[in-house]
Amino acid sequence: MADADKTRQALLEAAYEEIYRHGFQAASLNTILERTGVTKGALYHHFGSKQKLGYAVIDEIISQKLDREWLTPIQQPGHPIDVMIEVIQQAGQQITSQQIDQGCPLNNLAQEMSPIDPGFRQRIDHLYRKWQESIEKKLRDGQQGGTVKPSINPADAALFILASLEGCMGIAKNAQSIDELKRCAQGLFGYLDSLRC
Amino acid sequence: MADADKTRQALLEAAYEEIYRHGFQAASLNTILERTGVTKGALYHHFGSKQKLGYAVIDEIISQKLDREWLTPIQQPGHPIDVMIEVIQQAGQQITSQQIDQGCPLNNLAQEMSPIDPGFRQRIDHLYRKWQESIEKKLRDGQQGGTVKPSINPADAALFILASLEGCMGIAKNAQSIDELKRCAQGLFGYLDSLRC
DNA sequence: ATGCACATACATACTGGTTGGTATGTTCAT
DNA sequence: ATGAACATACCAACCAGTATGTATGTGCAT
Repeated sequence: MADADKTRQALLEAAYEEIYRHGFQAASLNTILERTGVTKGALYHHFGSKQKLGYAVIDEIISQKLDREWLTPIQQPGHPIDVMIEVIQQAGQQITSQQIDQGCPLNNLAQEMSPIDPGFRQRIDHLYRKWQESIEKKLRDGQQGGTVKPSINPADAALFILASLEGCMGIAKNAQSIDELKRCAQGLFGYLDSLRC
Repeated sequence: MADADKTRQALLEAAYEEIYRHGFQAASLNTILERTGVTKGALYHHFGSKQKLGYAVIDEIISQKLDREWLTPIQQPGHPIDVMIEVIQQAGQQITSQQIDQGCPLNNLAQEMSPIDPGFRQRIDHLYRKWQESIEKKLRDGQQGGTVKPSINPADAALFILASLEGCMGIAKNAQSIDELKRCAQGLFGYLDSLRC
């Protein structure tokens, strides 16, 4: 059934948009149905509850976005620090002024849902862990290649890089300012430079 | 009317707790009324709407907490980098395992409300700006006293310090791990150390 | 090849509960 | 007696979820 898959996918994408805009709890199933033209019966056929729909959005939509926009680019060959700075700058240049004040989809869900729903928390944690490991791997490669300081702990550094990246996006989201995002990222670049050999 | 002020204050504090736990949109006025024993008439007498109640929570409760726990401690005399590390460590030690997965009240509201309510955004931005300026002032003092590198831009560095501080708390909130908070903070301390003369 | 059994993929209409907000009434101090 | 400080009762809107019905296949025995 190609139609069924199309319906499911349409629901997932509309749900992602609605959740990204309003958060999970304030996301309205009726709005998702209006946007897709799908009926409530179909939604509850494909996903058994609002919660499971939210889980699927993380597992399928956000997870793919993370792979495409961060994990894969980070693993490209080159000097680890240069590559990471490049990837972050690339992301910063592609960002629209509309996106800046909506922030990072993963972080939004993390801040809203992790204290109140273990299922969300675990799924988000899994993605954060993959993200961190991707950075960690790149740093470790750099240490072996002699381009990253051997004295640093790659796991700890990766954790801080990820945290401050999310922090920068969070601050810029509230300020609604791409300029503030770039100023903030300069601080992160300074830290990254300090990891060079 | 001492009673009226007491009622108002009780509402503010209960509202703060409820909002901290569930976010603003999911915060229930009825729950706040149950917890305080105040009636809906009284609430709508003191605050004209849920929105204005939220504004008052930022302006009065969260603003005070920020002053008490961060702005004032940062301004204490001493080596700027040492003082900041001390203040952050102090905050980290006082944190309970219950508080860690609730995160920073200000950041929670920022991520949830800034894209959808300009009134919230401006108020939160005002507090962030004060926070940043507090750090910036301390860095500038250090530059004049010869303990902080003159080459850095205090405003930019303060912005990044604030962002990565919020980032660390956000990551630790999702991981629900004080250990992860401390590992993450080590990265921030490394950055702070790099600002020394 | 045809007809019955069954499942998938929806569609429609409804329910019980909760929400923020309000209209109206009362108490009490000045 | 006038306004501040409530109290009570109510409302329309919205919410997630469900019960029921139906149309379209799909597998399989005959």
